[in-house]
Formats: sequence, C-alpha cells, structure tokens
Amino acid sequence: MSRYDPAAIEPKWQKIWDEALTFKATRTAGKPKYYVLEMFPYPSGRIHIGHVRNYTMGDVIARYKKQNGFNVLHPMGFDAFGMPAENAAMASGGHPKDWTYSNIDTMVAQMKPLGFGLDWSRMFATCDPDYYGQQQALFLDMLHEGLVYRKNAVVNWDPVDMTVLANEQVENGRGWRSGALVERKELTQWFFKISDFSGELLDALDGLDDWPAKVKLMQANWIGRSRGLQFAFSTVEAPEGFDRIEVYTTRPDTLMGASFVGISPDHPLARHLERENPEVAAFVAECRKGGTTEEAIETAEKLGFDTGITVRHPFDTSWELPVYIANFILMDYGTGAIFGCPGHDQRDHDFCVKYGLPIVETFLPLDGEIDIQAAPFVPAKSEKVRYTRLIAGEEVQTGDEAVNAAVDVCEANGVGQGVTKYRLRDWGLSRQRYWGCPIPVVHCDSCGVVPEKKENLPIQLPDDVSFDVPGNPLDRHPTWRDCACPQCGAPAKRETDTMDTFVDSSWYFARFTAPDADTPTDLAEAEYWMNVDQYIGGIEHAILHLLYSRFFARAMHLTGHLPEKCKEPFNALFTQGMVTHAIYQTRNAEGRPVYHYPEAVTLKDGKGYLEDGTEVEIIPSAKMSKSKNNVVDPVAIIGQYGADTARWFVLSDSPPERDVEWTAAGAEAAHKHLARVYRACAEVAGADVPATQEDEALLREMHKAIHDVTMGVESFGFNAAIARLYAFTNALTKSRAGSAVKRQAALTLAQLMSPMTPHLSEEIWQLLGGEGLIADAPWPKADEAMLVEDTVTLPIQVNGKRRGELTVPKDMPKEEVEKLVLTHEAVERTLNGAAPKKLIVVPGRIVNVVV
RNA sequence: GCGGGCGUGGCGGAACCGGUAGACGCGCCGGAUUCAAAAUCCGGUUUCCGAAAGGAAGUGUGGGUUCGAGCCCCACCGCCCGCACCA
Repeated sequence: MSRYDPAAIEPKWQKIWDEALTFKATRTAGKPKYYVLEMFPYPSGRIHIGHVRNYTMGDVIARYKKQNGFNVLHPMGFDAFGMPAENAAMASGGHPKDWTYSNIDTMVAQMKPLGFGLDWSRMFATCDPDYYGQQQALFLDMLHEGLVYRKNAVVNWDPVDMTVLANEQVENGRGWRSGALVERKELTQWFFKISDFSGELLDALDGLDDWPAKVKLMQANWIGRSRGLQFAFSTVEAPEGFDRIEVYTTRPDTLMGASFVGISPDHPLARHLERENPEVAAFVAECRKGGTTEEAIETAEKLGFDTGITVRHPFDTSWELPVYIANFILMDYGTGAIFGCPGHDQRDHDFCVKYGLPIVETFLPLDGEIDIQAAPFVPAKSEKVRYTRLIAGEEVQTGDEAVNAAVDVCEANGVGQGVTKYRLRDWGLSRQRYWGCPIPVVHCDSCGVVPEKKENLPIQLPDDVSFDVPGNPLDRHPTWRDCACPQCGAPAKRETDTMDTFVDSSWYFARFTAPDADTPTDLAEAEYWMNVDQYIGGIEHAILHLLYSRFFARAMHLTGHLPEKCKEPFNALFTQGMVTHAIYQTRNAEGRPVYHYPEAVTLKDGKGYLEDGTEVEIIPSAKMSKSKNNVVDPVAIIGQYGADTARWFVLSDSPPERDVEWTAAGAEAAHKHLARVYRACAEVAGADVPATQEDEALLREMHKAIHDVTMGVESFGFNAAIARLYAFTNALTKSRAGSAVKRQAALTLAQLMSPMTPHLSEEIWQLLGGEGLIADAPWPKADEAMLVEDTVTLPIQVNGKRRGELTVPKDMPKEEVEKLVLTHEAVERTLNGAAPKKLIVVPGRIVNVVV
C-alpha cells in the first residue's frame, strides 16, 4: 500500500484541473452563478500565510458552490500600483515596473502549488495598461457626469524629496525618508464627489444584511450624519466683510447657555486678522504647527485667543459674546465656527474655566442637584431633563425633542435653519507620484483643463524614467508631458498627477467579469456575474476600500458601466482573522529583546529552551513580523507537509473571523490526520468484506456528517466542519461495516473534505473508483430519514441537575415517558415515595423532575 | 471619552431556538507493536472526594428571571478592536 505523498499527488491534480479547464468561469444561460472573491493582494514579493488562509476560505466556498451546481467565478489579480515599488526603485535603482511584475511572477508561482480553484485566465494587475486605460475611460465618463472636480487642497509636502507625503509618512512633523520638516502646501487637486452620496451610502447600509454589523457601524460612523441648526451671529466691531459669523450646532436647545463663539485658526476671519495682527499670526501659527501628528500635545491643552470682536445673541441683542480663535475647532467640519456652551460640554467647560467665561446651565437633571461650575452636565440626548432656559418645547423633555423644537422655533424666527451635515469629505484622488494611473487630462493655454480623447487611451506611463533625483519623474520627463490639446489641437501639457491606488481597487471586481473587454465592463457579462456573492477580506479595509467601492459602483451605474442592481456590489462580506505565531525572545545585556526563530527553540511542558538550555520568554498569538522572527513561510510549509495540510490547518481550530495561532504541533497534527485519512481509504479500497450488521450505523454516521459539514461550510463554520470530519474519520476507521458501505463512506468523506483538501480528495476518489473528478461531482445530500434515530436517550434531571438517562422510542407519548421516569431508579431514590411537585417532559430532548 | 466585541479544562476551541457543558484537535498519562526507536494503533484525561460504584462543585465576579441559564436581564471586573478636539 502506498503512502500519502503530497509532493507527488498535488502537482498531478493541479495539472489535471488545468488541462480540463475545471475552474474556468463560463457564462451559461439559465444556470445559476456564484461569484466569490477574496480581496486581491498587493505584490509585495512573497505570499504570506495570511493570504493562504484568506484564499483557502474563498476556495472552500468556490469549490463547494461548484459542486452544488453553480457556475462559479473565482478570479485572482494584483493591486499593483503604489509606493513600495517606487521606494524599492529609489533604494536599489531598479524600475517600479520590473520590481512589480517580477514580484507578481513570484507570487503566482507560490500560489499555484496551493491548488486554489481559480480562473487564472482572468488574472490582471492594475498596473497593466489594459486595466488602467479602462480606468482612465471610466474617469472621463465620471468627469463628464460631474462626479469629478478640481479644487485647492492642503497636502503634506516634503521639500527635500520634493514629494507629497501621505499622513502615515509624516513622523513627528518630519518626512519619514528625508527627515525634513514637512510643509503644508496648497495644490490644485482632483476630487471624487463621494459626499453627494453621503446620505445614500449611509441609508443603504441597512440593506446589507450579510455584512458584519461591525463594518456597517464603522462605515456609519465614518459617514457621520448629524442633524443641527446653522445660523449666523451678527458681529460688533468686526473687520469689513465679517459682519456675520455662520455657526453650526447639533445642540440648538442650549443656545441660551452660550458663553463664547469659537472660530477655527483656518477660518476666513482668523486668516484676515492674522494678516493685520502679529499676535494673532503667532497664535495661529502655533495652532497649525505639526498638524495631526502632535495630537498628544494638542489634546492636553485647549488654547484660545480673544479677538476683541463680539457678537450679539440672536434671541437677546443686548447680550454680547466674545469671539475666540480656538485650536480645537476644525475648519473642515461644519462651518469652522461654533458657539461654546460650557454647561453641557466638557471641552467648552474646560475652555471657559481657563479663560474666566461665565458658565450657566440650560437644563438640569430631573432629580438631584448638580454643580454646573464644577463640571458640565452631559446626559444622553435620549434622556429626559428639565429645561431652565427654554427655547422651545416642554419644560421636561428629552434632548432630542428639545433639539427638534429648537430648530423649529429658530426657523420660525428667522434664526438660521435646520440642516443635515456629514463628516464624510470628498475623496482627493491626486497623487504627485509616478507609479499610478495617469489622470487623463490635458492643460491647454487657451482651453484650460481638457479631458483627453478616449481614442488616445491608455495614456501610458513612460518607461524611461529614473528615481535618482527627487521629485515626480513624470514632471521632469523631457517629452512625456507634450501633447496636442484634444480640443484646439495646439501644443499642450499632460497632467502629471496620478490616481490614488484606492481607485484601482474600487472597480476591479467588476473588471473580473470581463477582463478583456475594450470598455471598462461588458454589460451582458456584468449582468450575469455581478454581484459578488461572497467577498472575503481583512477588517482593515472596513472603511475606505469598501466605501470607495460602494461609491464607484454607483458612479459606474450612473455612467452606464454597471446595471442598477450593482449599486451595492458585495452581497455578503466576511472579514477573516489573522494567522499569528508565538514570539520567542530573550534579553541581551542592555535588556533589549532578542528574537529567536522557532526552529531554534525546543518546547517542553509549555516552556521554550534554546540549544544551550536558556529559557526563552514566549509571547503567544503575536502578529507575524519579519523583525520578530515569527513569520511562517507558506512555501516552506508546502515543501514540508504539502498544500492540503496548510489549507486544512489554517481552517481548523479557530473560527475564521478570529485569529488562528500557527503552531508547529498543530501543523504536524493536521498532516498526520491527512495521512491517516489516506491510509484508511486505501485500506477500504483493498478490502472485500460482505455486508454486516454495522452497515446501517456507519451510513447513519455518514448522513449526519454530510448534514453537519454542509451546515458548517454554509455558515463559515469551517473549524466546526473540520471537527466533524475528524469525528467521521474516526467513525469510519473504527467501523466493522462491510466493504461496500465503507467504500461509500470513504467516497463521501473525500467529497466532504474536497473543498479543504482538494488534492487528497481527488486521489482518494480515484483510488476508490469515483466517477470523473471530485471537483465536478455533485455535493452529497443528507438523507433526512437517516438523520433521525428510532430511539432517543433522554437525560433525566432532578431540579435541573442531571441524575440519569432513559432510552425510549422516539415517538413515545409524554404520559408513558412520565410513567417510566417515575420508576427510574435515580428518581425513586430522590423522591423517596413523595410525589414530584412538577414533571416536565420536553419530547425528544429532556426530562426534568421538580421536587 | 464614545462605539463594538469577547471572557468556557493545561492550550486552541465546540454547544442548533434556554434543554446531558467541555464535541474535535493539541498536550499529557497509561498500554500494544518493536531487540530498540521512529511511525502506527488502543485506552484515559474539567476539578475535588472516593479503590470503585458514586457524589459534590463548575462556563470572569455578584445578583435576577426560569422547571431548567455558557446562552436572557441588571451591575461590576478584565481583555481586544474601531473611532476620536465632529460643534
């Protein structure tokens, strides 16, 4: 009998699937489809065990759906534009394109041995001119539709590298690479009008029943809808043109408790004063310093500057409030100006205490005393309070009721109007970088900004660039910028900004339905394959990627590239956990940690030792990191145990939404189990035992396994499904059933395992003479009749504690069960002749005797 | 601070709708096979008392609802994640 040899069988079956085009997605009218997609990877260079887990989950779903008669679309591609490629080029002198494509080749070569049922013929990278050319076409259509516009925006500018930095590249106010102090620079940039969709993107979350509540909540918070009042204070002795200050408040009911008006350091009035008054200039300069990175310092201290200007209270014109410039007010939220109500806001309270401003309450708790001077009273808006300085409504009402009443009264009195505001801002897509999709517009001296003609697409990135000098290579390329104005034909210059890489990943799922179409999508294909039925990816994309994709799907519908039904492109979303691994560390003489590779550590009784006997500290379940020496390389695992073991292990033990810890012992155990399955099935293939009395018991086990594993796969309970498969394997190996039934059970076992361990399953299928490929074989169906037993074992509880059990025919009437229970030895002993207080019989489940 | 989630043996984790807590795996213990080892197979394994039969306790803590609570309700403790000067 041969041994389980993954190194031989895995490549064999991969070749067979390839040649049979087993996983090629084909559109057939009348046959249902299923589109399963895992978030595509960035081509960083090597695949990670986390990728293996992510793609294995998708593959289980894909193979399972195929066996259930669906036309499955399960594609793979690469999110290939982005800064690491440029950074690599700067560091080692190569070209981002070479670096990227060579990484893609490596990663594809690492992924193929894992045996994923992918339609590789649809593969693309977002840096393929074919893909980004279509993205440019899409951009032009969105521009035409009014979904894209230009405006000035502030960026982080590194004056040494002459480049724009992302927020996360600014460390302590300095560029992460150059170390130069980062400047705030205003540039004209392109924006997508995602804010037009704020309300819709928020409301539509309700319809996403198969999305994690957590993700929906994160998106809702990000969009941040608030209802409030916008109105203007009239000013006293303000510079010309500033006779009104617009403010926005979500608490108009506290208007009678206002103590001051605060404006942002970036507010037009502050900017005006800055030019005239050096003290103001010094203050706002202080406020702007460092930006977001020094938020620790900023949170500690709330600073204000009294402008000397005052405003009149809208309901009492003799009441004047001072106007402060305050460092905690953001220009891009609301109107950049607020009124401060210290009685009911901690921040305003701190501010008023610091600057000696009056503190009055507008409402009090229904019962009990509070000292509003000592601390603000900030109850939930849904809570009822008693108003002492009432604008509108009942004296006793909830904050929500009071806000609505206050808005109505203010509107009736001509004091502003109720407005709905969103936190979500427009999506700035311009990046002053080389390795991205060029924005297809032309700057013409006479015509201004002109969209490029579609027939000129793709506007390709030039290859002859270098990264040895700072700045954007597109800017300094000798000829690339030169072009003819698409409108007047005169010599003009191309836009040198490229698109944010989030644009690339906002529509790739649609492109997979027709990767070779000469328009962004093919409507017939999109109509058939969309939506993505199951999307799988990391929680880190809960907000941006998924929100941008939802926006893009709408934009693509408006521009005629997707049918209406695709406005929400992902029917179901699953966010998977990470694969973690223990860190083994000791400390050097200075007390700094020293990290050891797992191979160097021997484990004994839960403790780890180095070769010389030194005990190491074990930090369990840590995120894998190269610098901590705890990375598990999938290629090494496949070499050691084979792909099926890796696939089996990453799904076992932990629920898929949670992190799973990779342990050598666990991987070893998974491998041993697969070898055991192979042995057991090979034994069955060679046996010839006539039918026995145990046949039926094994068949019942088989049908239960079919039922449970099916449920497990359907509900993403892969760990539970695997546990069930262990149990079924045990049942098979221990059973003394005849060979015919055992063969049937083994074939079923192979099928139930096939989404997780496809190679081993095909091998067993072939060994036992299964018909065709297991990948094509219909998923087994549980026979309901075999799931129900003729007899049931009822636990007998006395006062809720289990005291014994009783085996009775399944449909025995309640009365008879009761009689039997009362004669049960344990019950008789407890009752001791007395009658029970109560007797509860739940048919088929349990019996409880109350004494 | 706000929002969300989680807490079950030595470990990862099961437990459908409120109905036998600890499935399955790891580890550990014992045994078989072997000259020996590896590999494999068999049995045991929540804790405490007991030789055993059996009994008692037990799902972070305290209370509640219920014939019955890991699951529902209230309060608290701990951990994790997300957001955050948002007017």
